[in-house]
Amino acid sequence: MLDAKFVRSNPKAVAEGLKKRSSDISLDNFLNLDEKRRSLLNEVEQMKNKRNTVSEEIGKLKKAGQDAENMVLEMRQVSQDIKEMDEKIKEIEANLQNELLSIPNIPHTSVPQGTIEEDNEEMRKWGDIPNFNFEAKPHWDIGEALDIVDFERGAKVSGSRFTFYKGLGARLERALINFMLDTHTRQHGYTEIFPPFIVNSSAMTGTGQLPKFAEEMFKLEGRDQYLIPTAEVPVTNMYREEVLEGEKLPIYHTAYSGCFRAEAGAHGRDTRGLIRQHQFNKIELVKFSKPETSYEELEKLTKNAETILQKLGLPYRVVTLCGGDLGFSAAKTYDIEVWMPGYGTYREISSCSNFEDYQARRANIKYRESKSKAQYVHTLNGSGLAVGRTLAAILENFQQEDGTVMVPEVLRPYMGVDWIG
RNA sequence: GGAGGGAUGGCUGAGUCCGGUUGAAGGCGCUCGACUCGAAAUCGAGUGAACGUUUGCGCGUUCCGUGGGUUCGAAUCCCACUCCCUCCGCCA
Repeated sequence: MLDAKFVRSNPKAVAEGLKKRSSDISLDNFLNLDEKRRSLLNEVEQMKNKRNTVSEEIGKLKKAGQDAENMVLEMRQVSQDIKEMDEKIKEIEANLQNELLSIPNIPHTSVPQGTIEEDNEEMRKWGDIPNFNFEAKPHWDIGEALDIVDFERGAKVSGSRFTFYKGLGARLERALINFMLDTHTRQHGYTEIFPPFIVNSSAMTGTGQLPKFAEEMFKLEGRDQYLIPTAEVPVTNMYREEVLEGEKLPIYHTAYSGCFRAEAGAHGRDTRGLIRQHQFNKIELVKFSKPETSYEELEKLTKNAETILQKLGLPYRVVTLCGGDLGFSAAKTYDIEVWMPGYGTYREISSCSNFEDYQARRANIKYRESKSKAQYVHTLNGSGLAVGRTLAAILENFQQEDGTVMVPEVLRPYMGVDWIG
């Protein structure tokens, strides 16, 4: 969330940021409520001041054995008035908070102008797009033919967008998880975290999923708990309500987790294959950094994710999301898109974002430099990578005419085989 | 699931029975100063956050797990909830 004081004193800058996002949110309501809150606050604080001083006086009088009945009667009324006023303010503050939580982050100046995916700016490409002398098949056909994924039984047992992985398919999924975690921990300096897959609503609010995107998540019935849509939520919220020591920054965490998404509003999109599932595996990269280095950290984090694709030999490109395509909490995002021969296009496989202090303010994560006052950290995260989509990309990019699939060299120690099929 | 104990500032830990300068003793840590060639030890001073207000110094309000209640006044009394610990039962 944005700083209320900043919004109050820079409404123009905020409005411009919203415009860059093509957001239709208006600040008027916020500004009005804010004004109202401050004037009421002023009033009630004066009343409280009076109550405090007079109550102290009453205490003294009573101790001295004197009568204070008049004052008591007067304060009884004052207290009553304060109570009513407090209730009013509380209501306004709740609305104000809601308003503030619904305002998205302001895009960084380097974020390209634009409203749709096509306005994203391509930064770089890596790898050669495979040139098949046969017609490339989509991964679901390859996987089903090899009997390593089973969509039908997934649907029978759980519902649409659930899949069984089987045999070498299951092993490949597990190999990818281990390979990614090993690379990030051993070569990129991340500390491995194994987080809870269920979090409470405060955590969801901290990273920005709530209150706006409640319908995107699976909620546990009768409980204030949700299945996580990404490890970003538990790992970022690990340090919620904490003040970190400045010299511990930057903190690098990587985490495997299952991810659960309701995919409301995605009916008909990517109905086949592994691209859009209600449950999928992901390796997440999360960083906590000082404000002055967070954009360097974003570059490094994105490179760390790219390294996985390079080691696997999967062609990809990196794009900077335009204002209109930017996620709610992000100030800047690079998407990494892997080449999918079955689709004949690049598909998102990682999203690397700097949230600046937007999540930190919501989650109240600060750091303190030796002497100075505590201030908000910057949080960053990115997929490193989405495992199911990586598996799909491997099937499509390394498919052979005879229907077999070559196992990328770096995965062979994990797989124990060179070929699938 | 049953029985009991607990939650206070960066940490530790009093205060809670008997409500009144207690934002909260003492200790540790930290910062500044003195001493010292320097350091340790010692001594002195200081040391929370949020919000509001103010050009600034400052001032005010709120905060003792969370939310309500009683009262002129609550860390202290009452109610509900959450989390943690110990023992028993059950269980991967």
